[in-house]
Amino acid sequence: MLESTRVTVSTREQLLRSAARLFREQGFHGTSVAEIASAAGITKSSLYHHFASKQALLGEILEDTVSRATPAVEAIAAADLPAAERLREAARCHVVELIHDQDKVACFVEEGRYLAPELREVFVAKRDRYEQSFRRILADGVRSGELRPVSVGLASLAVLGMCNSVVHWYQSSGPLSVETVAEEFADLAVKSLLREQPSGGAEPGGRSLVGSSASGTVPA
Amino acid sequence: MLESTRVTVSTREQLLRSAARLFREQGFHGTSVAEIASAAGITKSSLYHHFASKQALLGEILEDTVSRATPAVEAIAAADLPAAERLREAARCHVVELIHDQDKVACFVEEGRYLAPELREVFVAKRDRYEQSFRRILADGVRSGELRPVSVGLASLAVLGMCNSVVHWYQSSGPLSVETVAEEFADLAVKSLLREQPSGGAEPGGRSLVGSSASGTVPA
DNA sequence: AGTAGCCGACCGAACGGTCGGACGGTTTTC
DNA sequence: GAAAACCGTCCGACCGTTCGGTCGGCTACT
Repeated sequence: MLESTRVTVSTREQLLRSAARLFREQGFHGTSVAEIASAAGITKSSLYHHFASKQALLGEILEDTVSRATPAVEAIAAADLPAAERLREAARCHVVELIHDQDKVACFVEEGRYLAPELREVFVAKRDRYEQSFRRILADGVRSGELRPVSVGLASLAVLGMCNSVVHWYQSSGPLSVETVAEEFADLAVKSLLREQPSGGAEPGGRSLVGSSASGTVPA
Repeated sequence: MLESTRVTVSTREQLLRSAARLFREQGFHGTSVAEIASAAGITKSSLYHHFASKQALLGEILEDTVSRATPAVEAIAAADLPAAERLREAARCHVVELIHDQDKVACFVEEGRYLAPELREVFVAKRDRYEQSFRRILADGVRSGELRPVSVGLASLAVLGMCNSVVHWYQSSGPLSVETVAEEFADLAVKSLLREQPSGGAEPGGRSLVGSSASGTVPA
């Protein structure tokens, strides 16, 4: 078996990470190839030994993201659980994954549209397939009566839009843990679509995350 | 009274509109000043007669947006109504305004971060003030018990993130009317935060917007 | 000897921005 | 009332810089 897990990441992966971070901070067009190379500790010429073009760099970032995230939500969507629970789990998974690799996912959400036409077709198809899992869950829930009879297309765009917005303001150095945000957002998604509240009253002492207005102090 | 309403918009406004459209489509850094000028029917040199820099162009687009949208939601936030109704109205207003001037608002949401540091401070402050209206409504609702005891900061980011995502996929040429989207999204926002469903059962025949999966076929 | 990785030097094109002046319509001056 | 001064608007030509990308060659490991 050639090469087990390394301590130092490969130059190639380092380039991808630097590119993702810079694309996220400055945008695809606002970032120069020389900057990316410099952030990875090499020169622009050397970068072109690893990647054919700036476009290829972006393409691979998106590919990484989608190939890691899609299987997880597809498994959740196919699970033998009530739609509401699948929705909660999918939204939670989505947010966790998004924060875990925030730079790359931010590129997926924000910079994917700058892909050259040929690569963009592939990208859009894969993104659609990802979103399909959410539509499937919602459609199941509406059909079974578990969820309110909303427009499935509209509602899944709403849920994904809500969850995706996390990339804009979340900072791991802040006071909020990944799990806190993920569960709260999943909860909002489920409750916005549930047909009826589970019970009239209790959820007795529930850890409630009350107050604290200025939690997510937004940068940029 | 010098000059009543014109039939042809001023060159200046034409430049702002062209810039907003191109910034939205290609990003701030992906759009050249010459492109903007050309789209407005003049040359790059002439553009610099109306605006001091590319940055100033972006700054004015954001200023236009915030100065039009803020008073509306602040009035709603200050109205003498239950928090849930104010939330519904604010979200509805937000989405309507967003679609009405989609190009400029998209710049506000996506390209604002590319403002030069000095202008960006002002921009962030005004955006915060806008968001403050939503936090105020949510805080009122939580305090009065009308809404669930969620984190106000987190929930308002969620609501705004959900609503803002509309700029990414809505197209006025599509099958969905502005009002349909606005009301549906406002409904999702309210229901995700309401403490209890208004009644156990009915909402009898309610126009339900059912089905139709592939409603918002996403471009880009 | 081969090759993976890296680099300095370079290329043409495009960038944001400047400059001096042309054009036409008003206002001022004699 | 004609001439002169003015002004908003526009343009072509140009500036220095930076861009994405290429190329030939150097090094080090196998």
